[in-house]
Amino acid sequence: MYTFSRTDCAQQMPGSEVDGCLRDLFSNAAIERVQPGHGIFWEEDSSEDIFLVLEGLVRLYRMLPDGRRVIVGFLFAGDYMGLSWQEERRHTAEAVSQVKLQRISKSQFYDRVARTPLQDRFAHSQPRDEMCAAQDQMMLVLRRSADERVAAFLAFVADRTGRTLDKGSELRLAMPRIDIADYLGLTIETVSRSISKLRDRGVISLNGPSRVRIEKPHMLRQLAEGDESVLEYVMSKPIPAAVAA
Amino acid sequence: MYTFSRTDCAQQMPGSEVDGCLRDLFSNAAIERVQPGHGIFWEEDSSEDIFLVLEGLVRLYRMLPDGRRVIVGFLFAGDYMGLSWQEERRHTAEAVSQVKLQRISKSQFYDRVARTPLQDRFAHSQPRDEMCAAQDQMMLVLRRSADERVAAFLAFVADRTGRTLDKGSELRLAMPRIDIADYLGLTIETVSRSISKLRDRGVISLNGPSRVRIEKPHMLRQLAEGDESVLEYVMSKPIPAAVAA
DNA sequence: CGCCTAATTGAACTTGTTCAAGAACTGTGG
DNA sequence: CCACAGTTCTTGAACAAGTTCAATTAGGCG
Repeated sequence: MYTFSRTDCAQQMPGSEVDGCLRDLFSNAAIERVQPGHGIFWEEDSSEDIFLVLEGLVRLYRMLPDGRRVIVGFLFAGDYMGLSWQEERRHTAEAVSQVKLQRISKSQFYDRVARTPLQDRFAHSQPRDEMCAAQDQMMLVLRRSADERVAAFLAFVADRTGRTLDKGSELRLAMPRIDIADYLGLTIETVSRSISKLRDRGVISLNGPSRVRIEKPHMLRQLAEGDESVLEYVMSKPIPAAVAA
Repeated sequence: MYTFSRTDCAQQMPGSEVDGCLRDLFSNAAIERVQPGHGIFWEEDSSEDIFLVLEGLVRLYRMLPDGRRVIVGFLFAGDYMGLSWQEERRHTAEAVSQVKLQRISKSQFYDRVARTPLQDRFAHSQPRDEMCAAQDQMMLVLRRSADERVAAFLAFVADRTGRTLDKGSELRLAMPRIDIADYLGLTIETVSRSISKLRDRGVISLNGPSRVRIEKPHMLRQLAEGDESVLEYVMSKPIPAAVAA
């Protein structure tokens, strides 16, 4: 399956050696709270802080000159941001839900990281992971139908929030449809239609717009991977009579 | 203007300090020749070499499970590849035109780079540049019309081959239409139509399919940047009578 | 000059967008 | 606890952009 971008952020396996060391760097940083919709930093911001998201969801986006917005990534609890920036920010970060985070300055960060046993591993593996993730998103968005993208997005959210793709798994889509749309390069209407279709075909069930329950994990996975045969069989044409009856 | 990806490759300003030092690393490497259409390395290849393209054009691509191809980048003369890979190759590299290149092993590379004054700068700035470029391509492909993408592609080729976007500049599109299509997420027919439209509107002129002459650099630039007003004015509707007559 | 491939063009079709209602959810106050 | 208001989400219908399929034309190269 193609994973989505962790652009300019990084999720370390919780409890891993790397994660532990990184967390230590933030140990004495104050915990900040950011309300939904409020900004954390902005494009062209010159600040150089590095953040650790403790709770909530953050969206990273850029604006095109004509006002269109492109969401380049989401940050979930446990994600870092700011590790691979240049002098200027490349995007704006905003809280989607209520967010708790910690921040340290870049210089502080490098001072401290130099004293950990992870220096090399960290400095080199991090940007690579991001690179790969960004390419994966590109692949995904470039050549996939709306239905495939939405399916892959659900699988992505499951992965990032620690859910397995099993029957009965419950996901929470903490972001509104417009954010999903701007992330997938679609409109809210199309995202909505694709989700409805997945529901109508019995692949998922919904409990309100943001609570998703996986009903046919295998099919969701195949859709997410771009298996065209399944796509056509499951997604196209009106609902089969047998199912509708 | 949004620049295109230099995914997993890097162009250093010719003659710059960095470029000079990097070139030195290859000074005693043999020069290899690769014929058009032949592979240089493949996805999942375990080799760890780093390449410098001396002449010609290389395409980097990945295949989706269903057989669709996505070109993630082109390498022009002076570009490096292999600097930010993991153990496994992420894509396949093929010569588009006749290519001359040099290679050194990764271990050799790191040994040598450690003795240059650029170590830090190189290790850190390189992956960042790639990251930004990949994001830029994402932005570009995600939310732009076929005409905008093709215009941006022409600007990109001009930039990478050292041409300025001035009236009368001549570009050579060394890659076939199918490569442009797979890079932009379009079909060859759509690429062809967009190019024809640019010609019909007098923005460019063609001397055979691969020789492009810039006639209205300002308009091309505006299209490439996604200026919608120009797009509509220049690109939509049949050719204005005044021009057609 | 003539062949073979790549590029262009045309027409029907598909997919996603746009515009316009309508329904459902969330949060607040009675 | 329920009703109301504002928002978000869903759904429908017309439309537009790009794809697909099918010829046709143009280039490159022997």
